[in-house]
Amino acid sequence: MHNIRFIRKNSELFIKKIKTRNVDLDYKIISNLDEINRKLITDKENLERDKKEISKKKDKTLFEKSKEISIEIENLTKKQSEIQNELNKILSNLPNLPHEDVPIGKDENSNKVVNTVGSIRNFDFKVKSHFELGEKLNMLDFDLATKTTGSRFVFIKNQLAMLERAISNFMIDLHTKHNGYVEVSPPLIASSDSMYGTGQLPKFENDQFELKLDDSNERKFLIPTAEVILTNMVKNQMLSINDLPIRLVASTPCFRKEAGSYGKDTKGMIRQHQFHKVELVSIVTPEKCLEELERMTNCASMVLDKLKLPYRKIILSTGDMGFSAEKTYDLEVWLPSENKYREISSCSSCGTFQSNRMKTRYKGKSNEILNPGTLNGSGLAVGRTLIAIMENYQNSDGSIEIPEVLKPYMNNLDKISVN
RNA sequence: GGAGAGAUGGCUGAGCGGUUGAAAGCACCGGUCUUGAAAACCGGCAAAGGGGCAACUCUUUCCUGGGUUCGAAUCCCAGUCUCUCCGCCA
Repeated sequence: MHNIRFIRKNSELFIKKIKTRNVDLDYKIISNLDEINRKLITDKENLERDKKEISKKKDKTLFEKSKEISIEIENLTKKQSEIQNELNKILSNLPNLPHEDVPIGKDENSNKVVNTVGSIRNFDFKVKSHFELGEKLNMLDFDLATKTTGSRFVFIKNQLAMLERAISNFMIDLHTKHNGYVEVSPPLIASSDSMYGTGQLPKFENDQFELKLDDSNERKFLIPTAEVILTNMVKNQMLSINDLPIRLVASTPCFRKEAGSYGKDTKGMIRQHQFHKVELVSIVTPEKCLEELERMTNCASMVLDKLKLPYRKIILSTGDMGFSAEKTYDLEVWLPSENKYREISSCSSCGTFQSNRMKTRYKGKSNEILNPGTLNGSGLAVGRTLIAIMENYQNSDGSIEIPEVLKPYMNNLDKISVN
């Protein structure tokens, strides 16, 4: 959530920047609420001081007066917290401000390609989509998932299931052994304040799968990405500067409700309610954010390099970035059947936006209290990597070659073909 | 599911109705000493919010929410979480 004092002091900059995020902001409402709020706080505090003094004097003749003050304080407190809530509600629904070097634009059409890597293979036969390949192999079964669960789920079977596991293991090994991330196997369920901390709540409640655990009023959600649970590991915490940077990696299933509602990518496993993703999270000192974002994006693209999959790196425009991000790179992998690049990773710096919400702080060199920067990125989406491998490594007979680096993870299997 | 114990500053841990924002220790920061470091000694050190250009000042906060009281970390009620023992269980 944005700091109201920052907004007050930099109102022009704030208004200008928030506009680039497709937000229709009425600044007057905010400044009005802020002013009323502060007035109420001052009034309340004055009364509290009076009351305190009476209590210190222990003068019985003033006790009656003190009681009266208490009632007044109660009234003011109630009013003040109502105003505060109203203000917070507005503020907590405002997205992060974009970094200066983010292209300004309405939507994905303003995204900019940074670079393109790898060469697109020339097929001398008609390429099949991953779902055609998978169903022919009898290793992807969408109908079965519909029977047991519903639409937008899939069964992956046999060697393709092993390939999915191999992809995940390969990526985790790369990030832990080579890139300095610490592996975590986290809970897949997050509390509502964790969801608030990373920015899924309150605005994107409808995209989440909510669970009913018990009779308590506490709300729990299936994680839409491991970012939520990994980043919130430092929630409500005072870190030491010596703890930073923290780099974490986890391979988890992710659950998203929104996937079904768009009516796009209805075929195949591009957009599912449940998918595996290897997630990278970094907690760093705020001035290191952009540097860390480059590093993280390199860690993600390294996976594509090693898998020899053609891809491009793009920088998202202000209109296409996620709620909590200040700067985002997407990696898009080439999908032959669609004849275009599709998102396979998204790496974002969130600056201090999330640490503010999570109340994560650290003590700097001379004990000053600061918010750390948080970053998250997919390294990579496992399901989509599986798709990319199937399509880019397919043969004319419908078999699929195993990328060299994955063979050790596949019992040295060379090729997946019909049994 | 049954029976107990607990929740206090970055950490450990005292306090159990009135100068307690909170003893003590550790950690951290500054200094003295030292060729340098360690040790020792001296000093500093909670956060959030309001007002002020600032020095500074005020308010709140001892798990959360209610209650008692002129006054609550301290008493009462409800809730949450943690720990120990028993039962059950992957």
